[in-house]
Amino acid sequence: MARRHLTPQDWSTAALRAMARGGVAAVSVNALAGELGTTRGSFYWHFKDRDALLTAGLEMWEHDNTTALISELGGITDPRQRLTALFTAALGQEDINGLEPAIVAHADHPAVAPVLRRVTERRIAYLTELYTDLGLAPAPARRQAVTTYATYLGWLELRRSASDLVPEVAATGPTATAALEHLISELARSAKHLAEPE
Amino acid sequence: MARRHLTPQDWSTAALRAMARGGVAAVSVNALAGELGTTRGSFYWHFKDRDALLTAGLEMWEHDNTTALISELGGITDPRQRLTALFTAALGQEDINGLEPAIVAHADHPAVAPVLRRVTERRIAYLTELYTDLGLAPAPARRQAVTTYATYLGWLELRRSASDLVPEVAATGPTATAALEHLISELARSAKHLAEPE
DNA sequence: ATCCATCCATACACCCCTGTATGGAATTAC
DNA sequence: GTAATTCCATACAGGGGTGTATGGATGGAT
Repeated sequence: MARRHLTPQDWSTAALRAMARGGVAAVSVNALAGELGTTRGSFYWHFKDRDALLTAGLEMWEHDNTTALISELGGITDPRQRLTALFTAALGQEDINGLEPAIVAHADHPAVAPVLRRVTERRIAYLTELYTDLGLAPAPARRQAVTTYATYLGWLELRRSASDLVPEVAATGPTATAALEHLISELARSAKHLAEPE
Repeated sequence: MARRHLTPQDWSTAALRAMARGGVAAVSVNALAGELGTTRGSFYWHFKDRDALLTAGLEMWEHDNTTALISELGGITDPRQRLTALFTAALGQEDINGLEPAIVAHADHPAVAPVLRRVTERRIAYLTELYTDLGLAPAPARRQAVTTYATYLGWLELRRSASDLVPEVAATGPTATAALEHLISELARSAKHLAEPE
């Protein structure tokens, strides 16, 4: 603690946290400065303007949640294990709760659109490849990838909006762990079914 | 056209449209007045303040998208048909594109929280009941309901953020129809599997 | 110990929003 | 056709946000 100088990263993560709570509109330099215990003078030293902060934050999100994650999974050769590891990482513990739904909710925003586009495209492509490795033909693999990705997004959305009402989707706890394991095994079973129709 | 007097409903639907685009913050009396071709004077005649508009809009959404929908499906006795009809209605054509993700993104907002809570609870309960009718035991029925609902939410989220990139999730078109049919049949198959494990 | 670059605080002008007050137009009742 | 009611336009005060300008701390090099 008590690092005297704030870094652009500090502002970026604060921006993402604010965004997770109240959307793009909640990312106000005023509010963030208060939260970080500083003033707007600091901000305008590190960033050109508010838009630059949004972009920086979103690109940080893109890297941490997609680029870095995918490269980490590169080492795992068995596609089944890769799927498990992917979902465990993606759904197991979130860095900032509710960020993803907030980003999607502002899909049209000029700072959001390009990043979100890249992320969505890349993730679905990766999932499609994964299902292909599991033995699915291109078309079913793509369909399954889209469905799986939708389930992932909705899971996060449920967690954000009703994690008390639906404890299954919480980030931690025994109920959540059991539900997550069940979900992953069902996804694997589904893939097997689609690869080898009886 | 050219109805000289605006109704509260006009304002409510305009509010929901704005919310779908830019979240709660985009619901500005100023902007809506311009969009409706009137001034703020009209608004403050029909509504006490901005919060009243938010609440009215959200309650309209609650009724149209949950209460009315569920009661419409009451007539269908066969649970399999009911599931098909439910998903066809829920995913087939959206009244306001991207509204649902926007609402979830502001789950903490005082005007949003209670409505969203009721809607989520009711929908998951309805789905659980449906899966029970399909022959699942209470616990698996609940699990499947949560997963199915997550897929639904994510599907809408994908549609909002990347309907061009992922044509499968679009509201209309041949690709979308095929993908929707496939999704529904997979859900039914999954339910059957869970009801009668081999 | 001092200088220089880095970093932050404060003050200002400007814009957009909300909510209220009040006057005016449109519609209906009669 | 006029009066009353319903509905809308305009003007104002207040608050909060952005971005800029400028002066003051602070920390590292020497």
